[in-house]
Amino acid sequence: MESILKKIRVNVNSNLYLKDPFSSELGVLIVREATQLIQELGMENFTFKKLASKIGSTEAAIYRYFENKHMLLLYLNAWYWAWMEHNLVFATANLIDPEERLGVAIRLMVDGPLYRENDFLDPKQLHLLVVNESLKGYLTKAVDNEHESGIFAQVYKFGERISAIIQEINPTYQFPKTLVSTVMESSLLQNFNSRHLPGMTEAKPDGGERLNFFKELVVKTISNA
Amino acid sequence: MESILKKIRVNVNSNLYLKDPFSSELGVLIVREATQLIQELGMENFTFKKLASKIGSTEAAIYRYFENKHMLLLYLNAWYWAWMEHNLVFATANLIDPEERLGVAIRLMVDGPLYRENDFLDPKQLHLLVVNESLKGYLTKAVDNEHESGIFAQVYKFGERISAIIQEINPTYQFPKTLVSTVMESSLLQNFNSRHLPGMTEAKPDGGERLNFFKELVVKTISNA
DNA sequence: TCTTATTGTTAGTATTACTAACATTTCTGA
DNA sequence: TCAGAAATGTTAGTAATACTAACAATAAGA
Repeated sequence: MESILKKIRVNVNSNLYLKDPFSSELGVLIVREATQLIQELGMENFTFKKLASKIGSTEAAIYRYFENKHMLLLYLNAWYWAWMEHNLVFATANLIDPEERLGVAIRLMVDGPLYRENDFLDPKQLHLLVVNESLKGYLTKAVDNEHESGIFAQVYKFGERISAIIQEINPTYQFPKTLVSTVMESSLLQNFNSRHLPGMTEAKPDGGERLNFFKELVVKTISNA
Repeated sequence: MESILKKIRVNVNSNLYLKDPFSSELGVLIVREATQLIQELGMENFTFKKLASKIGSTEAAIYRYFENKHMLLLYLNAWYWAWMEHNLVFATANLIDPEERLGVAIRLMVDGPLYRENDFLDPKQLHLLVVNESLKGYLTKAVDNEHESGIFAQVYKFGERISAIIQEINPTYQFPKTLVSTVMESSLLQNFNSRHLPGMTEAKPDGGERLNFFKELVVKTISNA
């Protein structure tokens, strides 16, 4: 099971790049090293020039693959959520009980990928990147255009699968999509908070509190109590 | 009641500015017009140069008040949350029932200030700015230093008041702080989503869905069902 | 081998994010 | 009223960022 996923080449919307990074060695190097460097420096301080010097290439070469660093971030983001979707599909494939499937989904959202090995990019690294940088990537004035060109499709798809599980459990619950996007987004923020703003949460960075918190929150919220 | 708040001069942590903007006319102009301009352009495209030309001054003059645009954003942010705290205190002053107080608090978080008039800055404008820009302002590598210098004190204080209400209602609930920060943050994100990523939520920008969603979520989550 | 794809290289521009130094105006208090 | 401080204006700069253009070199494939 793990080994099938390991070799999967994740599909990413082609609006996100100028040239497919997995079509050449340089391209692979760009996305791989970018993942690390963005994390290390934070988006604010990350530049194509620094990345170029890290991989022994030039700015101009990188611009052949991505329009700018913002698009590169969105690409890595989309890759992550596509990977998460594969995770969800695999991990719930043989589960009949929707409540069990929901449990898996929540764990995925809160703790990141269950399958942590992939030949092309490192899901663990990506998870950290998504926690620290992804929200910045879509809270921009450009979001409306990007939305139209389908760039957020990947995040949508993931969310919709989980909404469907919730509707299976309680078809009368009014806000499945809102609930799912809340958990998706705020599990990232709570992860960030536990590391950087500990006064705002009871959760510890690597403790189980977040998972318990969100499980309880979702289960109670969709119940007809 | 309203008129007392209207004249209040909100207190903001002095680490956020180099010179108090309310100590001079230029300073007031800076923060007032910045609120609008940041909104209009988004943080990405906002510069001190553009602000300077809007208020008929120069970059150098603005740099006397704020270290950089990031600090200016944090200043406006802090002002907003201080204002929210005043709102909370005033609006709950004569309510004995903690569940009623919690209801007020949730409405505040979801819909922004109840009192929308202030002589110094415009709370409505600030609310829009916070929805669109505030998360970007703290999801940065610099957050740890800023945290130490007490810059997030204002957000903490607001959150702690609400946590206290929750503990009053259910002293055994394990995650009051996590729940409150989740609602604070994701009500902003849901507001953003309803405007820009409508596929991720059932909420409409100016509808009552968000309020119903979060009320139900909080009440059920802290109940001992 | 001819062509195409890929990468390297160099050089440039406009904008951004600042800083320094000094001149001018305005206000204040002795 | 006059000296000095506070506030603002002005000019001029630098280093870094975010690109773009144009062309040369190399490798791979049909």
